[in-house]
Amino acid sequence: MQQSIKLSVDAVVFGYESETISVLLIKRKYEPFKGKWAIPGGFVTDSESLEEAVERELKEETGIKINYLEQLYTFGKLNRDPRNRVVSVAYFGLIKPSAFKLSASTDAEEAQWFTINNLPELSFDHAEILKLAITRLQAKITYEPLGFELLDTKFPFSDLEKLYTSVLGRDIDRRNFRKKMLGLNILDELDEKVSKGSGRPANLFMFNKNRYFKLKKEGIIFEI
Amino acid sequence: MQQSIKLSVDAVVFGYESETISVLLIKRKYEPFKGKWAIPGGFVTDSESLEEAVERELKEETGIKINYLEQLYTFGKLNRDPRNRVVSVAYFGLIKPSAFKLSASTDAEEAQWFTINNLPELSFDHAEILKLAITRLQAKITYEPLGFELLDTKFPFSDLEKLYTSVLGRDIDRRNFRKKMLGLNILDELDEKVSKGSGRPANLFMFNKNRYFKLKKEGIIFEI
DNA sequence: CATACTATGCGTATATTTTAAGCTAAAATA
DNA sequence: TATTTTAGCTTAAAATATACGCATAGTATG
Repeated sequence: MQQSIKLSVDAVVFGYESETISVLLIKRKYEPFKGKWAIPGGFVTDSESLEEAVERELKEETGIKINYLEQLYTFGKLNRDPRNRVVSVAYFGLIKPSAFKLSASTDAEEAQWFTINNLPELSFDHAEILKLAITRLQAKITYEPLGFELLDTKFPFSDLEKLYTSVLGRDIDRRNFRKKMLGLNILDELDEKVSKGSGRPANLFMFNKNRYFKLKKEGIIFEI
Repeated sequence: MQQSIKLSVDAVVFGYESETISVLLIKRKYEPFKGKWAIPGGFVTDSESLEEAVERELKEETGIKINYLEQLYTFGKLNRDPRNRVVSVAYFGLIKPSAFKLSASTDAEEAQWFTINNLPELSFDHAEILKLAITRLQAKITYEPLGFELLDTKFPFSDLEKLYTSVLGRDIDRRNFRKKMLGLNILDELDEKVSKGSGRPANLFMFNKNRYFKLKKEGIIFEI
């Protein structure tokens, strides 16, 4: 059999900062779509798994090392890529932007965070991929406490609340949300407080990693 | 770039008959795993989309034409296939076995339904793929009324109930289940009855296609 | 320094949904 | 006449979701 399909991976990486969700994009250094923005990614080599490929590409093009990564969808339409037939396995990742400094290299001229309400025009079918990823993010956050991957280690409860209102795009009742979240028993309250601006200083929380992952493994379990 | 990865598609097709869920498998005609059972599938040609490839392979190897098909997961480990590096996009399908006659050809020596509690040894990593598909089926049926794809056009309510107990592997309260299902307003009660064995003859139902797909589109749904 | 303001933290009441199960009766077969 | 399956009504307890009141502990302001 003669098959000349090329296989690539792409990664939609979301981060949360300044009360909005952002996506990590790169500016393409080469044709096609040279100078245009795109989701980080690239071809899979013969000797690496798909996951290894995504991680490598992310590292190369943006300098980032991710720890939450899951498969999103495989895109295989005929003319996705103007050069050849390219099938791409898209991944979905989450990180804390504050923990990394972006540094573009290899195929990327530049790497940058874009808030999801202010996106540039994208290369290939990357707009479609991103759209699917956003849908997944919104669906996921209603039944899994993704905060662990997106917030700082220590955070006031209001940060978690803001993350949810931001991702879901609607208000949630602060008191009931708090009740429900604390009821999951995956947050540890610390003996530290932060005060930003006026108002009563907030207690800091941390996710309890063990209980968090145990809950996830059991296949969660809450509805916001 | 030199890349020699081959791309294939595989389809896990479930059917429901005689009160159990079955999977459609083929007996491989050629090496590797000649004579062993496998999930239907094969290589994607340069000029077809992934969906077209799955449909073609299913048609060739089993004679079946499917109308419910969705992407399951892409498997990309290094040594899935003893010959070369092969990455496979797995699909998940549902059909009514009664509506088709199996007829193997091309790469398949034989096509056959296996109940999921009585599976043969499988080729490649197909056991893993199947396991994931079963998990998906069980998860899906609790929030989507898959009955439409699996049952005959007209069916007694007890068939729907048995489908659920069979897939979920546990009893469900008949009265509450009926209440919930009928409450979804996607079933049309017919003026026909069937009597099988003893007991009061059951009224027949049909899924109301319009309301069924409308409900699905709205992304509803329900919890069993 | 008193007072206003603001975000936080806790509690309570009510509404809705889910789960469980009792009961009756109809329509068939054994 | 007994048994079985379907059909449907009904109630009660338990769990969840929703709405909202109010005290608290800080900062900001006159």
